[in-house]
Amino acid sequence: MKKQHYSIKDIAKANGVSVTTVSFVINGKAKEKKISKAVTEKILKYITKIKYKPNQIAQSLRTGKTNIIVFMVEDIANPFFANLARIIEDIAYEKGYRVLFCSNDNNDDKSLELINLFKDRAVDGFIIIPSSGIEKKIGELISEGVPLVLFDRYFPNLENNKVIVDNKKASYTATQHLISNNYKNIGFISTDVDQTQMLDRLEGYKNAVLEAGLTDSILRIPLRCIGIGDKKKQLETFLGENAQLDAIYFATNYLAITGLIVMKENFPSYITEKGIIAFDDIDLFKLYSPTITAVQQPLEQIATKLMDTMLNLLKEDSENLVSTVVLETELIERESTQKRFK
Amino acid sequence: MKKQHYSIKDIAKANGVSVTTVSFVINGKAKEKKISKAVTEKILKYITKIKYKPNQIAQSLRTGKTNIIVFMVEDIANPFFANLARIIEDIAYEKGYRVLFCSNDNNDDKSLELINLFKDRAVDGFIIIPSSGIEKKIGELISEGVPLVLFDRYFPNLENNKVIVDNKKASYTATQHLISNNYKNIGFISTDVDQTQMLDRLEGYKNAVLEAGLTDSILRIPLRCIGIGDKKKQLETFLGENAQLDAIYFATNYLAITGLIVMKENFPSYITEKGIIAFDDIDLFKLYSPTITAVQQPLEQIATKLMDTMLNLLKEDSENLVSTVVLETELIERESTQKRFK
DNA sequence: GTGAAAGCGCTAACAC
DNA sequence: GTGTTAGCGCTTTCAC
Repeated sequence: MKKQHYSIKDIAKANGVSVTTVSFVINGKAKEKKISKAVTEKILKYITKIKYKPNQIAQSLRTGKTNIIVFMVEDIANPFFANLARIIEDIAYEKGYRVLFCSNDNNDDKSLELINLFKDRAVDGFIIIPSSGIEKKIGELISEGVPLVLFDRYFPNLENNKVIVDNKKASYTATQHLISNNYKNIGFISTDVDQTQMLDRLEGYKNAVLEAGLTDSILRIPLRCIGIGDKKKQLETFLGENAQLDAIYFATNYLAITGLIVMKENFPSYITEKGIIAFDDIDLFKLYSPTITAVQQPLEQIATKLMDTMLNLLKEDSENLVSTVVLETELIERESTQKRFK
Repeated sequence: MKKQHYSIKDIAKANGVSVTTVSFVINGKAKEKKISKAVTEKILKYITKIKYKPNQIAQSLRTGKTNIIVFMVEDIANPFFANLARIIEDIAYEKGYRVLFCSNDNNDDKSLELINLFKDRAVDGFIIIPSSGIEKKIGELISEGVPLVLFDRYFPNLENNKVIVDNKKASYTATQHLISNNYKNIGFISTDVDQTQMLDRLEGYKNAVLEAGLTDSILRIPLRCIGIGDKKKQLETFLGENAQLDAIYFATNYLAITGLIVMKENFPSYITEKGIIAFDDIDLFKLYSPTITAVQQPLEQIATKLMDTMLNLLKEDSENLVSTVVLETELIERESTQKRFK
């Protein structure tokens, strides 16, 4: 087996030409540099024969480009992010880019460490779902001209490329759906992070509830409740103390999952008695009994827009436009929010 | 903002020494190379002051090491793989390695393309869940000495590092559990790939069923049934034609999910009437009603063993041991396989 | 039309 | 103890 790696020098030597000539041919500049047809073809033939593959590390060192994009999410094990990652992966590979995924746990230190790490590796661009305390670092990246797209949440004081969904509207619509199905005591369960996506979901909920002359009931679980145990306890207390609620709106898929567990364990009757709605649509919600109404984010569109934006930033002659793409969500109505009569 | 990237040369110049000296100090070889304490400290201080970060690309070009490990799974959107990926990511980062995830869709062409791609990028090692037709390529990697660990399935004719679970035993135990709970007509739903993990699960099932004097009923869905629609149709037909079954054993989590969908749509009574068991434990199974009995693979252990093996291969002085780690699974008994009386 | 050579940033053998 | 220098594989300017 000839496992040997050929270099451009080997090719040059074998064909009695210089490395320059070979390089020009390889990079499709034969015409432009007026390399003769004969030489061009000879080299091309040789290259395919030995299955020459350029050393990308050397290429990167020379050009400063790595063809690697970092996609930093909260947690790659969260189905929402995993599904998104999958689509992004496919688009990127097709365009000749590789994707490095990493999870920041919505933790600032980890985020900063990862960003620095990848800057040293000279990755070409960052798609980031930022934790709340890294505004300064993001600002630095922007002013350094690093190709960067934020997703899911953003920093209102920063001007940069981002793809988001209309959380306020989505949340308003979801809440209205409950209201129009006769739910009158709607609880909202979220986390206490001050990130745009969460604040918008909260605001959408509040607007709908208050407009309808109803009372809001809000639980914002402290993010520092790290263990799932803590979260469960908080949910248990809230649900126990708010038996008057006739519907519960979970602001994320994992809160909904935890909520369903807590209900199953402590208040089994709630699952059928109360309206349930969740942000993010995952397999579970389609299969659960009752099936769970959910706000579906357009994964394909999100991935496409993210990569469009990124690829645009990566183009040599990219104009320095700053774009904000706002996508619409869809409310998938299921059994858990059926019309209520009473 | 001094966004400038300092190079080793800058440091040398600023301190009136040569790059060698700087390099030695940076790489902790000051003592070994007998650099004076004064110089060492001066350089060290300067380095921290300017926050020097070595250019990893140049380092890679020089050393041939990239500190990148590829983790190739079937589909990163599958929760089993996503969860595993998450743990591997954490371990790798801690050890100074980055992980490139990629999905091969259990497709040979895609697998080969990805492997070649990453070989050109000179990644340090591969953790691969191989599709069935890439035995030759895997053999090549092995004989080239590329650090490689297979997981989940393997090629019996190849000697190489691998981490697997005892699928046969797991499957036997799962089937026995059904039998001892009085199920007498157990159907087995799998795919038609000839991969070890699937064959072992099938064999474990068969052994248990035949030992008990029962009849086997097996559906092996052709892998070429790409669309979920095709799979559903096959399942629908099988379930419809085999109404006598009193239990169904799904050989993977996604088959179980599809199965649950089909049942919900076409045979809603099956869900409570028939015993249901699945390979791989995912959130859904804990939450479903009834909760679904599942074979749980030890994710933490798997990830740890995979990375142990990999890190061992990556060590300079690694002995060329070939290890096969076989891990045990655990049957999580839930409502879907409760004892049956009839 | 083609080649020589500089240089990307780093490591390490060798020289002094 | 410290410096000089070759070279990893590639791109590209400049020279002929």
